[in-house]
Amino acid sequence: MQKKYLNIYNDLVKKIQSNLWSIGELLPSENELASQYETSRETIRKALDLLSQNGYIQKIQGKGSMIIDRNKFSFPVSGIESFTELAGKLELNSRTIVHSIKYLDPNNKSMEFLKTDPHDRVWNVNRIREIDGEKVILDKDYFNDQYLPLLTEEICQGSIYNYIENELGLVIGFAQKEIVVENPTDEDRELLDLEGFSNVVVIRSQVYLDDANLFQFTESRHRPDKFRFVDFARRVKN
Amino acid sequence: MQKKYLNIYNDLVKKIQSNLWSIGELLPSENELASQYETSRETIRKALDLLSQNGYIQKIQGKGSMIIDRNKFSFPVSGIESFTELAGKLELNSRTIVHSIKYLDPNNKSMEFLKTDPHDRVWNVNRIREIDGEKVILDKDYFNDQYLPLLTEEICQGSIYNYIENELGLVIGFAQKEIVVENPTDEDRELLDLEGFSNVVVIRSQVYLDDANLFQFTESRHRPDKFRFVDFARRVKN
DNA sequence: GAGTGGTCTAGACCACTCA
DNA sequence: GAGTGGTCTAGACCACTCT
Repeated sequence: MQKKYLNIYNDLVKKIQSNLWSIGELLPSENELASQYETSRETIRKALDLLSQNGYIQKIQGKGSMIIDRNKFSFPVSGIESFTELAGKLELNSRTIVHSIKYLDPNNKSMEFLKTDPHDRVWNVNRIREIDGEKVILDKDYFNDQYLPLLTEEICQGSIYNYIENELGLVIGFAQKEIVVENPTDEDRELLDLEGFSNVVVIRSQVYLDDANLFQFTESRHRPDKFRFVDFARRVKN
Repeated sequence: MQKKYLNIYNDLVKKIQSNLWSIGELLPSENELASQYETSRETIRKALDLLSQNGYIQKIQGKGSMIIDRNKFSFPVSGIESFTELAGKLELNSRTIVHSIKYLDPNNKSMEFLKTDPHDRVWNVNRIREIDGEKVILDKDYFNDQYLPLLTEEICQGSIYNYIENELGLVIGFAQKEIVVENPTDEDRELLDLEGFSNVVVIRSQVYLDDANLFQFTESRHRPDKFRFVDFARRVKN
């Protein structure tokens, strides 16, 4: 950690989370923060932009930076987040069952678009998420093995993202996500405790690395009563 | 339009949309853009940050700014978007039926949190969205009448957002949104063509103005087969 | 009018990629 | 090593809010 604006951002997040300022209060002005942190105003502004993007403050011209209530819908899951991050945050009584880890049948052309090279193979990992003893989420992940050469049950048991980012040093750049409601497949009925629910919520994502290469395709199939998506959106300035 | 970086952003969006560069190609370097647009590099960087946030480019250190495929899931609906914006974009054969416009019963305390002042009243607008002749979405909106004193059937028939932003000059700051799946209410069954679907997808949002005041609460209730949410997420830099 | 955030500049140095 | 984006600075002027 040597980036000043990130240090300042993290420091301010800590202070906000410790309720140093209450909701509706104004942060010290940018000039004041600049002298407090012994830096330039532009650097402070970068830190404040991060706070704003992440829903901690709303900047109001002529007034200041106001602390806003980030938890109106109890927790924010904006952006890219994995099941284990989520489970940890919610302190769910949860368990992951690794159902299968295999290379995709080379005759199966459905995941061709994941390959950067014709010789690449595609991992297919199916995991079942159990919450409070009920099997409610089926995660089907597909990875290009060029980026993920080794994939063990142990890695899949934990957070694959953790492994990718901390062990392999790959950095996630961006993701495109789609949420729709569908009829359960035979596989859903077999692997999940659907209990008469006639729909599943399907989240499909494509995850790209820092260098804009497509890295992963995921299908996360949820029993509808165990699905919840929370989003924080900021209107693009005009 | 006098903000340089916004002009440059809009100009670059236009160029990207006209396929001046194809996917995977690099934009001219920041220094080159700076001399092309006769401005400083920081101003170019602001324009590029906007492109990046909106999913047009991925910046790669040491290489350049790469054009990415913004339309993998056909269209991005990140952020705050209204039904009429969406319908226009998709060219849906759609119709809006204004079912009711009324002040909320003062004895109904459920929307108390919308009021900034005890004397404020709360508008309640119910609209039904018909697509291809089927009633598939029920939008229930609640507004504080301090910001929206007048609400006619004509306004509700079009885009309320349009009216708010262009006629009243209010600016939306941010929104918090929740998506869950629920059982249909009697009202859903009465007003929508549910056709045996046993679930509805409910999107609840709280919309805040530029000055961080809570302005609107919305419940948008969708028949599950007519629901789709698309999101573009960027990993927060670390 | 004093103080706030918003925009813009010109320059510096660093970290990274690629030939 | 040349060229790219990433960070940081110090200063200027503008637009806005509040009293």
